Amino acid sequence: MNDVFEALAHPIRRDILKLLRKRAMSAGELSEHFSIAKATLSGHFTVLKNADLVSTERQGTTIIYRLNMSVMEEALGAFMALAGVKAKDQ
Amino acid sequence: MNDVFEALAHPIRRDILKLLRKRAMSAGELSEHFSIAKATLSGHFTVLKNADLVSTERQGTTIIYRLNMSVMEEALGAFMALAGVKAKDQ
DNA sequence: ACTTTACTTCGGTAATTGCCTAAATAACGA
DNA sequence: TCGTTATTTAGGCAATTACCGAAGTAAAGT
Repeated sequence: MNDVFEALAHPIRRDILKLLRKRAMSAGELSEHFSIAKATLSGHFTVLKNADLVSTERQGTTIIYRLNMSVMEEALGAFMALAGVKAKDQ
Repeated sequence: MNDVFEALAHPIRRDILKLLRKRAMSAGELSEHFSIAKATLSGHFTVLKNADLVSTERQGTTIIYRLNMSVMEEALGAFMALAGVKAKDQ
């Protein structure tokens, strides 16, 4: 869970998650939304992947990133516990 | 809001918040729960204060730290927005 | 005025982060 | 097999973070 909170600490990584919330996207497609080097962005992908917030699937030469909603919800639950708010379900 | 997410990125700072959720505490009282130097802990307090997650009140020589629930709830709302979950209220 | 208590700020160090460019890898099409 | 496209890994640098002990500050008691 610590990895998740660390992953959320960078605005670019939060923006990536926000984009993936709508639909899965390739690394290149995601990169169009940011003005940093692709290598740097790739590093952010790695952080998100290590936190298990996203998963990948290769399609030919492109790699599709997909939001891992279950982990996102787990993290939300952890945050709600931290805030002392009772979870709606489970 | 970025300051909030950054503040939440460190496990000790999350533990501090968890302790303050029960009741307000002095810096010294909080320090009993951690095995790091008070100077280091004081640095963590500063991070939490800058994120407006806690507020302080001096009582003689001691300084009382208090959880700022409204900011905590705002952060929770931001997180829910990120996860694409609809907020219960507001 | 001096000491004690509680806490923070300062100064330093080691480790990590975020960024870049360049090089490597992987899959595909000619 | 060679070149192209998509993406990651490697190498390097500057800035930041997390930590410590020591010094500084602030309030209170003596």
